[in-house]
Amino acid sequence: MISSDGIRGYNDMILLCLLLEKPSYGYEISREIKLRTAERYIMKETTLYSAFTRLEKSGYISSFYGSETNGRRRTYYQITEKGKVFYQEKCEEWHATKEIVDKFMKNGEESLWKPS
Amino acid sequence: MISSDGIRGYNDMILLCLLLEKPSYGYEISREIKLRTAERYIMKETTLYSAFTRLEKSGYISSFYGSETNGRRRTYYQITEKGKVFYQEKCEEWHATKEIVDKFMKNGEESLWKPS
DNA sequence: GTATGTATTACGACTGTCGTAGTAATAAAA
DNA sequence: TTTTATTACTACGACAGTCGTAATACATAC
Repeated sequence: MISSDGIRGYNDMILLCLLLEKPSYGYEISREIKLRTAERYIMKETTLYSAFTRLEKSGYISSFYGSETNGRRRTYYQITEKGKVFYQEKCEEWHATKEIVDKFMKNGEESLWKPS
Repeated sequence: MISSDGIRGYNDMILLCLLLEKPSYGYEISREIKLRTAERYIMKETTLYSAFTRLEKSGYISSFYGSETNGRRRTYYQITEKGKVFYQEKCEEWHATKEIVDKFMKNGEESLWKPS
């Protein structure tokens, strides 16, 4: 289980990535992250929902209510065009971050596949 | 230039990595990071010095005063045994973080060198 | 004596995460 | 039919790390 301190700053990217596949809602996204990371990363609910609010305020996602109901009413979110651009930027930033942090890792595997 | 929001959580690792090579002080570390990342990452002075304070409080580094004086007096820091262990842990965490975040990157290069 | 480079400290603001708790709706079990 | 479990979300306050801005302090060169 990874502390979110390390992932902090990429939670947005994770959410947008999943919304890129299909519109979804908090609870499902939460389960999906758990699943895809084999429980190695669990995004806290408060973190997740506050990220949704923030992303919507910024215009990266938009919301609508779902009609299915196996419990409480769902708020679905879908990624906007602006959100797609933001996601791409975040991906590039992530790529750059990896290169930088790898420079400060001894016994680093970056030395094995150093591209240049 | 990378925003520290992405690196946040690994600033400690960066500092410890450099201190692993030799004892050093804020100003030098700052220049060294700039240099090694070709100015792509610049750790803000306030961030850096407050990280030093925090790391010392946690027992990961210890400080002493330098005698050389080409300006204001320097506070040198050196990594402790506890700090070395912490650095290793951070490296492992970084490794895990990369694997996780990569799963949420489309057009991801992780698909090129996926180890397993 | 003032500007420049070296080196550190102070302080308050902001943002994202987290713990804890509560609300709300449905279905299944007792 | 009350309880319990699962689904789904919200509220609130605390905390940590980063950042902007500014000040301080010492030394050297102009």
